[in-house]
Amino acid sequence: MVRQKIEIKRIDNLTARQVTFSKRRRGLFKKAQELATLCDAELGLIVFSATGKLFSFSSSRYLMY
Amino acid sequence: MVRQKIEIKRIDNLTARQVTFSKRRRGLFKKAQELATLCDAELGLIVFSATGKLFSFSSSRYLMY
DNA sequence: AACTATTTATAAGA
DNA sequence: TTCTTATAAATAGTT
Repeated sequence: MVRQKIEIKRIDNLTARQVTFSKRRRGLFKKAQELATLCDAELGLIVFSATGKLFSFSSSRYLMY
Repeated sequence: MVRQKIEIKRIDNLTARQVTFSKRRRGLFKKAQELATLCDAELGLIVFSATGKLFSFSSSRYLMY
């Protein structure tokens, strides 16, 4: 419930860190897609979790060959 | 004031689109940096404005040679 | 660029 | 992991 504002520093607790990663990653990708759509911008986003799992997004106005 | 929720589609008006781009781009980069810091994640973000101006961010835990 | 009413994101809890 | 919900944060429209 956002009981309090958090400090932006590495979350020590592993479980809490993973939960936050999952939530904020989704939020970030959503915002990225919205920016590309709303503002007609090109954009690429790559995220690696601390365990090395990859997540990526790219807007693409052009076809690549 | 977010008088109303907006639809996520290309903003037709050029000025409004540029203003929104500027505001949301800042928000996106802030969120990206927060995710990297909080969750110890590696992350790269590249944004090109509709006029081709580049904005980028990357977390870097490692030195690159 | 600053303001502010609302929406949106999200931390903590269930 | 998914849902809830109280509160913080982002932001759309205005000035």
